Amino acid sequence: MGRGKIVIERIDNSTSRQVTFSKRRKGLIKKAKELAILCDAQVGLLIFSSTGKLYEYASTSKADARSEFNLPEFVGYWENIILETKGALLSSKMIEHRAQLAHWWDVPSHKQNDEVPFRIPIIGKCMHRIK
Amino acid sequence: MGRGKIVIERIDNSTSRQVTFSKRRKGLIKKAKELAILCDAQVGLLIFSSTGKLYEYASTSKADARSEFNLPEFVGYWENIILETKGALLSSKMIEHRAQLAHWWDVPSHKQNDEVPFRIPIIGKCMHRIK
DNA sequence: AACTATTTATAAGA
DNA sequence: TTCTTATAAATAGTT
Repeated sequence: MGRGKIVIERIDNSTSRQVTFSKRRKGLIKKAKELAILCDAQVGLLIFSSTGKLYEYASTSKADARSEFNLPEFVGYWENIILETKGALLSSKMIEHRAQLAHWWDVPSHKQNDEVPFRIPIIGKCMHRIK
Repeated sequence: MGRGKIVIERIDNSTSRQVTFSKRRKGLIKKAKELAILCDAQVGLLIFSSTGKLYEYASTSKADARSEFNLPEFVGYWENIILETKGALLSSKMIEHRAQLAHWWDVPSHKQNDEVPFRIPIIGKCMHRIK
């Protein structure tokens, strides 16, 4: 979809790779949102850049089906599973390890609880801390 | 991208919604794969249809950086977090509850451990079991 | 960061 | 439902 056709393989040039990442990440998240809305689906998307930055999207949960079906027990159970799944998707071990990772590089303490974006330390940057 | 322009809002007609879901789900997964390959990113994608069927994609983990950086401890730690994140994404509470849910409708026992696709019971189908 | 020539995705129709 | 095709949308290469 551009001036030329491309082959799907790792882009060697670091600058082009970053530009393409930025463009396509935006496009992918847009399409995830569209699918969720158009088709009443639930979509969760996690993208880690090669430098370890996390981008994510999760559609909101669907309308409460409780009143329509009058099945409080089962529907409640079903909804909880959806919510727990979404929770697992959003939080994941990444967030769980935030505090632990923060100590490897300098994250201002007031930023350690921000959820998005979450930057994993670039390996090279951490080398001197391990030596 | 078609014969006419559309507005992004829930498609009312059930048949068109299903057709669109099928087309766009395929397109979204294709683009997720392309992003992962082109940009050396890690991508996880979970899609639940409105009928509760799960589709998923997760890029494979990147090449082992251990030898390149010679940082066994830190890289090992970092990789484990990636793996745990991916595990959380792939398995999630959905899979965890598979056996428990299976008892609400008829899942042949030899199919209860299949990972994909995983079908959540349609609420209507389960009503008589609760009564 | 914008632009635009092309490719790609897909809405509607068969 | 599967295939076709006109058109909208995404984006590769350029400025």
